[in-house]
Amino acid sequence: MATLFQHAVWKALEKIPSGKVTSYAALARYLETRAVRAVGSAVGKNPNAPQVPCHRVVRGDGTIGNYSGGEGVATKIRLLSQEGVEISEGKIVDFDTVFWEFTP
DNA sequence: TACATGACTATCC
DNA sequence: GGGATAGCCATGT
Repeated sequence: MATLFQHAVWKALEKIPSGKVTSYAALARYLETRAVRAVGSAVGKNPNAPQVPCHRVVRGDGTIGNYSGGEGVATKIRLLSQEGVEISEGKIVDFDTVFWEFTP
């Protein structure tokens, strides 16, 4: 059973536009919490994978982080690549440019 | 109820 | 600059 916290995370993910990425820290800040690890757990347990763009969430330093499903991180990289987010050596290229910051 | 774990981040060496 | 350590909150056992 998904908790309210998880629903809040998934709902926030849907706000991320195609071709952009965000970080767990930014997500946590938008949700007004410091539980970045809990956010990561919630995203990983997201039951609406195609509906929720969980692949658009990366680590704060621009690295991919982790992913569950398909071929794992490889799938995440491929999906981002298809949306116009270039990846190199497991890291986001021009991270500052493609980074999406949540806006109230 | 209490303990251990995790799709993380910040700090220290 | 890179690797290791500590801190963090929510979840699951």
